[in-house]
Amino acid sequence: MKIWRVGEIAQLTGLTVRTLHHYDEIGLLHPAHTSEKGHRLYVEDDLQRLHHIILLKQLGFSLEEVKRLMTDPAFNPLHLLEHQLARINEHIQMQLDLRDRLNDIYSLMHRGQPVDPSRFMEVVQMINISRSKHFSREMAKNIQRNYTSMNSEQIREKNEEFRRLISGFRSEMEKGTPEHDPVVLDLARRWKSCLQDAAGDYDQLSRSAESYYRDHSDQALPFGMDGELYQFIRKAVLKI
Amino acid sequence: MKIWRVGEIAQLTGLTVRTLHHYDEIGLLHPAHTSEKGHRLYVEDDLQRLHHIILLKQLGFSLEEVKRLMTDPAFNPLHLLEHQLARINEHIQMQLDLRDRLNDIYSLMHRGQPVDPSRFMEVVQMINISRSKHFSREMAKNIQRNYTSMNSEQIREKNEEFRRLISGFRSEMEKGTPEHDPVVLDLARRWKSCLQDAAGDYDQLSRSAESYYRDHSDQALPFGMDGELYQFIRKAVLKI
DNA sequence: CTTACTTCCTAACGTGACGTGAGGTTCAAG
DNA sequence: CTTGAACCTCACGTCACGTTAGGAAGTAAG
Repeated sequence: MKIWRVGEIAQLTGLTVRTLHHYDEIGLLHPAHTSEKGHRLYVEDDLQRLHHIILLKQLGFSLEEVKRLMTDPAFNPLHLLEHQLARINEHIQMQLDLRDRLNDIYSLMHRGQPVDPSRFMEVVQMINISRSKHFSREMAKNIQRNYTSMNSEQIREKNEEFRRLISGFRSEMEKGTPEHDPVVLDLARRWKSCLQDAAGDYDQLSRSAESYYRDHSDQALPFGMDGELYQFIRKAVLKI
Repeated sequence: MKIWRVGEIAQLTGLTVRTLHHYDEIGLLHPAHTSEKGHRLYVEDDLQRLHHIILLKQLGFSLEEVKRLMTDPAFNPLHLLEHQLARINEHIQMQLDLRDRLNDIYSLMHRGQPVDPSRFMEVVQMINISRSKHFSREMAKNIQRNYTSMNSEQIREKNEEFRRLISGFRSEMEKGTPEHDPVVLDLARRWKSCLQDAAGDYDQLSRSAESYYRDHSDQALPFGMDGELYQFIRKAVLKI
């Protein structure tokens, strides 16, 4: 009957001694024997059990789940498998989506102007909005293409115009100016052409934007936009 | 100049108050002002910064990385992006592989005999070995097909035979019996036919197995197999 | 002004799966 | 008998917060 000490088990399995201590602590694997001086002594069965633990861990189960799987005979592995598959599929979807976004950002940054922090945040913001579920693939591509075609001076100018328009709308809205007022209509015309420049198709963009703002109506949005203000702008644009 | 309290910020951003406390603690976002009684008071700029933090977090960066990205102007976002892409790609690969294995296990269990724990571990073990890099896709499919075609009685029998053979080889090896001894040659013949049953093509299987045992030569393997014993068996089989 | 309710504060522990010491004991070899 | 390796038990650190606990401040109504 061969007996192993903790360091040998560690070598055989590729785990660390600390890990084996941990498994002992949480009751996942108590060695069969303990020497009178407290040294852990493992036997064949322990090693086998440990291999099973390692396999299950590699499948992504938590130590708690591994424990239940191995000790509770009534525990249903099939159910756990389904659960795990669902978890992992969802996870994979998120990771793939994330990768796409990172890739977009990377390629926009890479062939763009020198890396300055504020521009980086702009790109990140743009990608995150255009990649949200409210915008179609085509629209996202459009926006990105237009963005890349501009140099930093043009982008700065565009952002300024955007900011001006929004604060213009906001002050009129707070003054109570009606949407059909010439001042507001002028803002609306500039607004529409500004967005048309940026995204190509205003109507489609506005549908996407509306859905976006509906989803985020209670949140503060970039440039000081919010749901209420967007409604004001929308009505004004319809009056043109 | 609008000022927000911590609860309002939480609502606007969808974070919790505790999270904002945390960001304050670690110096990621100190609110612009603090009331004389210690209440946190945020201004527009803080909100903007917070939005940036949220975006970067969604891209999978740690709070530490976010902090560096936002405060250290010399910090290179491109480099970090590359790093992050590499990380995520690796991660995705692992997850996809894991999903495949889980799916294999699931379908084997699902259409198999009633779920008993020891059989579950067998399946897991089998899938994990056959899916390791040493085995070809085709070989893995072979092994799995053969496995599903057996009922639990046959599987038990097979495992027993396997165990008997291995312990037979081991005792001969430890006695110092040479590989060309008739007793060993008989074991070798049974060994070969046993594996041929299980995997179809013995030569291909043995190449895979050899590569597998080379990789795990210093580890204890299922059924009490190890690298040294495998070499003994291999030589014996060649003598047939 | 009191009461009651909400929001805010700090402080401290918990999560998961260990890593990383500190400080001391035991084992195996020379 | 002495060394050095391996072992032991605490116990704190990781990461991004969640979750009480206990109390102070702010706000609205009576």
